[in-house]
Amino acid sequence: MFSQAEENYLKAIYHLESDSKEGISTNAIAKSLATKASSVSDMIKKLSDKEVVLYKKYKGVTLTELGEKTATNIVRKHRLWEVFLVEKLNFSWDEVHDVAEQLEHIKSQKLINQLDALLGFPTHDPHGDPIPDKDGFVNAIDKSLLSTLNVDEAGVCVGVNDSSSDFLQFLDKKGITLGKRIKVTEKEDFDDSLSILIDDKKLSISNKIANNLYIKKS
Amino acid sequence: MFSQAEENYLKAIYHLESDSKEGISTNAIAKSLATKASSVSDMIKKLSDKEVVLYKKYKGVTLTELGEKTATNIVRKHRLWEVFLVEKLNFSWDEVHDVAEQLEHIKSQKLINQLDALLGFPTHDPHGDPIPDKDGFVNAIDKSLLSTLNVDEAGVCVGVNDSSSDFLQFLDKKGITLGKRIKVTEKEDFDDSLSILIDDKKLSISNKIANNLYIKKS
DNA sequence: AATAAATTTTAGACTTGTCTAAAAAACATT
DNA sequence: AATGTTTTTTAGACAAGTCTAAAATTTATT
Ligand SMILES: [Mn+2]
Ligand SMILES: [Mn+2]
Ligand SMILES: [Mn+2]
Ligand SMILES: [Mn+2]
Repeated sequence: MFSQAEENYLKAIYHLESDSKEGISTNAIAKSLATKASSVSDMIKKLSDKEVVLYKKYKGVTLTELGEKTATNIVRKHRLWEVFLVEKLNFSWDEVHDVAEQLEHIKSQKLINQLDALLGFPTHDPHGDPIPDKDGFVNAIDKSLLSTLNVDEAGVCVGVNDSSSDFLQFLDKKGITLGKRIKVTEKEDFDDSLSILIDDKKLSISNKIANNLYIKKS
Repeated sequence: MFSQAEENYLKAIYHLESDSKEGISTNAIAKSLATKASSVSDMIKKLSDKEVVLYKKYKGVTLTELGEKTATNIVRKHRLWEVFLVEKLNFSWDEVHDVAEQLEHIKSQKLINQLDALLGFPTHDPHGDPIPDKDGFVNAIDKSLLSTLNVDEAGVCVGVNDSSSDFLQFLDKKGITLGKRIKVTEKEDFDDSLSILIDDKKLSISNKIANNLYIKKS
């Protein structure tokens, strides 16, 4: 059994591993958990003793198989709860994160499996992220950042790279939601901003936005 | 904001106050939380500093208005989650307690109000205990322990005094569930055991059982 | 290769919540 | 009222998790 703090570290390492390939640095973990590098060093030793991470001093950490399984399960819980909040309790996609951050630590296998069933075994959370199944299998779909599309390419909006309230509310305001079809009509070399077509309306999109929106090309 | 430990103490004191009238003793709290009297003494000081309990050394403790409001809200959350687990996730009444014990500490006002709505604003939890409303109002119904009924008196089973798995499973086995009509047909002076009629079947009930079943006379 | 800069680890301290053992106070009994 | 018993509080210790400051190590730059 892992403490809430330990679970949060495992989850952070899991997410960092998914976009880096190398051993995860103490500093990267500290940044992602808004804590200090010294605290991370301490915790890493405990996690290493518990055999959920591999650790060599100064060399960063990687999850063991057990660590990855544990982290995947926390992510599964987080995302299922997010679906629950949106589908059953009328939360909007920008309100769910902090609550799911708490709910993901509730310990009950039956609870999470029944919740999964209640929700109809969803495959993706409200932000388009895949929900690992009971056995930890993740069905990642093939998606591209909007910023990588060329002029005249198009696709469906399937996810966000940044789940902050600010960004999500901005998308709401612009009418950009998951499932919407987006076509790139112009690309500005100067600042990498885009002109896109959505709902037959023309929108101007900064590079920062385009770097945080996932599109499934079609 | 209160820590999980603080919330558990407040809830324990709240429940102890509901059947005692006097200041709650350190020992009583220790027993109900399965901890040591010295730990309770320590925590009581912290709660007193936070003005949720009134405390005079050696004289026991009582909740302040703020303490009672806080405790009531935790109880509300606990019981709403229990209803959720039974109604939406197919838990049985003897499985919900430990999970609700965790869920009651999740912090989100919106979550609990929306959950209340999803469940149709239930007034009682799966064990027959009343659910405080948003403003902390508790609608206690008038109920009596089965052991206090006289021969030939009857009523409907509306609650349990002991929510342990063992007791609830025993009731299931005997076919005793909330809503069932029970009539006392005999009372044994020797051991205070009862003969009751339920679903037109005759059952023998020990005093210990009769002391943990609530009946609404009718 | 030597030095400077950045990263990581260690040392020591603090908070929360718990425990055991001992002291103090309250309660019971003669 | 004095004595013994029970309850409650205090004192001191410990584990988890965090922090700051300093030391060790690695990485970058001349
Ligand atoms: Mn978390
Ligand atoms: Mn999400
Ligand atoms: Mn609890
Ligand atoms: Mn209950």
